[in-house]
Amino acid sequence: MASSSSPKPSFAPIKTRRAFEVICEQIREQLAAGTLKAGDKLPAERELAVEFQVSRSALREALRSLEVAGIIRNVKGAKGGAFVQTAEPDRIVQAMQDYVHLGDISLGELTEARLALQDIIVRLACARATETDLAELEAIAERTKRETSVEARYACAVEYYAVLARATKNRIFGIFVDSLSAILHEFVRGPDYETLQQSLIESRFKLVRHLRAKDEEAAVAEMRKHLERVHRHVRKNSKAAAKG
Amino acid sequence: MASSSSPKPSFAPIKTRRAFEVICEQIREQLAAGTLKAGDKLPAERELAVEFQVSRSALREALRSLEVAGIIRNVKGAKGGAFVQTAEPDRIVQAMQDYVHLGDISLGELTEARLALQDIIVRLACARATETDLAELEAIAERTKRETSVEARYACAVEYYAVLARATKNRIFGIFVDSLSAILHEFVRGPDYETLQQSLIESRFKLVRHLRAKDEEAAVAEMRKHLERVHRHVRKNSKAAAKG
DNA sequence: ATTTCTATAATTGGCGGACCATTAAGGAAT
DNA sequence: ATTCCTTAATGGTCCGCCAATTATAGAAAT
Repeated sequence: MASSSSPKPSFAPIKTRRAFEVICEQIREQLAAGTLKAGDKLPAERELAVEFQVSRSALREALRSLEVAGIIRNVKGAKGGAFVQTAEPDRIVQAMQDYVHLGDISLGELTEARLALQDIIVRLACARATETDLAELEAIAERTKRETSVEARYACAVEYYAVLARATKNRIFGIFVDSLSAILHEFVRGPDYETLQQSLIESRFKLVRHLRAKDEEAAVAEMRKHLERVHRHVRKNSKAAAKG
Repeated sequence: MASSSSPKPSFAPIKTRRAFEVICEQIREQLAAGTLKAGDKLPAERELAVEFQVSRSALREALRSLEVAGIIRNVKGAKGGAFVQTAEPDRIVQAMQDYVHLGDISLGELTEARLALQDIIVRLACARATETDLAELEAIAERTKRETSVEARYACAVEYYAVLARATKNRIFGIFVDSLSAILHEFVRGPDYETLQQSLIESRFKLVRHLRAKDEEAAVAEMRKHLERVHRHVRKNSKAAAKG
């Protein structure tokens, strides 16, 4: 930003890249290029260390990084090794959770984003949900009724949202929803949550009926009403537990 | 699933958790609890190793994991150490990129999600963008005109989207947009991209005019038209380079 | 011949120590 | 006051070792 008139020194790129970074980079490249695919097994740590001409420690840090990033899985024992993982959105969720914990995101932003997101999802699901999807949603709602613990019912709710997102046939939305669910979970507390849960179940059935009837606007309205109740509760209870 | 009648064995929690995982967990806990805040400095590696009663290697793997997760930053030298980072969405973007590279997500899903997302963003920005935001958008569009290289103009486009997302006053959308931008960047290739870029600039000015006039529907329509042109190009060029 | 047990080898997980490179701070020389 | 050198702190890397775990092959029992 400063001194855009100066002739751009651009000395900078000294940047002593660390060994493990280079290794990660190379492996990621092979991944993007398709040389490495899910299920492939990387050579043993000691072999890789020789190949990359680094110590085993450095290589281990690289593997650890990739494991934490969800790219590989390190399995111990004979026939063990580093296996390229199939894609799982868990790490994205984790990253988002970390981001929120580092304190930049407010509850209001989370709920607003969720509301907007579910709008899209409901509309898409309305257009694309198969009968299988709808039946699954109903089954989950039914199961929620039978569950006894608060936690179990909450798990059902998360699953309901996940299945709904899957009904859009677009996995991106599933990732977003999972992330927001995981983060908002931390706020779901309070004594009156149990009674709220009960009254939310009916709303889930209503939503399925609207979806089956392909009544997009009614479905969206139902979802909004539903979420606004949940968020009102969340906001109230987080205010009580607020640190600020 | 099997034998739900049996009295819940619950032997399970053997699970030899690895040393570095336990360490990461504890530090993450302190982070969520607020005991650790951005800017704080963790003790030196050697001290921490003693405190956690693990070897320095194991501790280093934990720190490395946290660094890769974007939670801390390791700085070398005297007065160096592990510093808790301020929140940055880079890691989320990285995680999403990894997820896509692992092969689960199609281009169609990406573009559809982007389209839907920009719909929301434009609507929110229309309601909330300040004159400062709008001026910044115009400045970026102006700058795009003056840039000569394809890459530089693309960088301007990314920035334009980022500022637009910021105008919603909700950082969640910024993260989503950044992620999709980074991923879609890989597909932006082809000889006719340069001419496309030129014609896109006008669209950006139009969008700002609609936003300033608070004409939500016109703004959304402009953005859709804009993105659909881009995506048509991307799809055409990725088809040529498809591996399947 | 088949099953079961056992020993072995391969492999990652973890540990401890040593040395190097980089950085900041303070003191010495100018 | 400025510059240069020394020193200490710290992360980065490397090496060697042992422990834990698991597939596999071979031995033993049926």
